[in-house]
Amino acid sequence: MLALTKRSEYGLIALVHLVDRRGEIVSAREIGDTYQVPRRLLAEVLKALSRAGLLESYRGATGGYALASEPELITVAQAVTAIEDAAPRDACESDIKTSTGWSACEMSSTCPIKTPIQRLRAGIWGLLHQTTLRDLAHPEPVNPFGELINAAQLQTRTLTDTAVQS
Amino acid sequence: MLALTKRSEYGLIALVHLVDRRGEIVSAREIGDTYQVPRRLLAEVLKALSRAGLLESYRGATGGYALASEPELITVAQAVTAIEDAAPRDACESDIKTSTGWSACEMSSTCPIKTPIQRLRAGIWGLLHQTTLRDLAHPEPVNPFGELINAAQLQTRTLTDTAVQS
DNA sequence: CCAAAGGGCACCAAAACGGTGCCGATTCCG
DNA sequence: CGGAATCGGCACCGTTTTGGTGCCCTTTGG
Repeated sequence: MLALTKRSEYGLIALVHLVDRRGEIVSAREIGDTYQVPRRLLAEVLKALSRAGLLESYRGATGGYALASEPELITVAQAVTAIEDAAPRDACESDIKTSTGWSACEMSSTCPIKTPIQRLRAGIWGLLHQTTLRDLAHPEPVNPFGELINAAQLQTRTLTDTAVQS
Repeated sequence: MLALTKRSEYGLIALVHLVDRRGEIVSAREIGDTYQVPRRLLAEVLKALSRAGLLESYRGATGGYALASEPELITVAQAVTAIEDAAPRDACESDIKTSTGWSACEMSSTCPIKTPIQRLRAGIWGLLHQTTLRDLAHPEPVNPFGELINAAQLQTRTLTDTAVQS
């Protein structure tokens, strides 16, 4: 409930690690060992990130993974949508595309918070969308406490805009 | 994964409904029937909100629920933490209070995104924390699309600040 | 050739989620 | 007074999601 899954956490850990090791090819084993994350599961996550195009994978004996692009171009939203198999959606927004248009949620006529909940979700995803790997990475030791999240101007976008599903 | 549970949705629906009916005492039945939400489950959610002090409950034949305070004083974060049984926390932040202080997550020494993930979570919860029932309610028909979420200046707070658990 | 890497697929146990049943305590209302 | 309707508490249950693993194949550097 409004928490990242372990998979996503592991994925973000790996991504940040790859930011630190930029230019190199890093194996899943190294990442798993470094952070004591189940190697096998981490591999699954890395595969997902790779399939989504966020990572480049290299096979063979000295294979591994590397960022597919610059840290500031990879957003948390991208990572999470890549790792979680589908774009997350609340029941309220489980609209389905039809030939004619969209069939909305059954409650849409009466539900008093359909739009507000969508705005909430949009806000959350806006946050994830604008947070890049560079924001997550810690180039410098980082102030122990009290940083600001540069979350100004979260715009309402339709989910389809933010869902950068492969 | 980063989605509200049905319980939370139902709770928010109910809360918004109670905003509309402010001053009155509204039964769980009415709300459930209005939005076609499983009455029994809704009742469970309302009990939780009541226990958390967000709602006042009245028993007896004409009993029901009413907001315990003004809509602008009830935040989505409060509602969600009340409905979801516990304050949500990522594995990363499962610190435990001890006699001496805090025992941090096992990975803390190595985990490269502990603080960043906390900031993410703090950002999300900041958003929920600053969104009140008045923001969710729809006094006017609401612009069909394109509203802004006033999510400027999400500040990093420690989870314990935002977790207003009963 | 072999070791070490990723790729694919299937599978599993445990937890979370969505939902329900039952019964007791209150309290209005006829 | 006697329902009837309400909230309160507790237990339960099936399904889905999560977290995690096993196995085997392909690729590839040394």
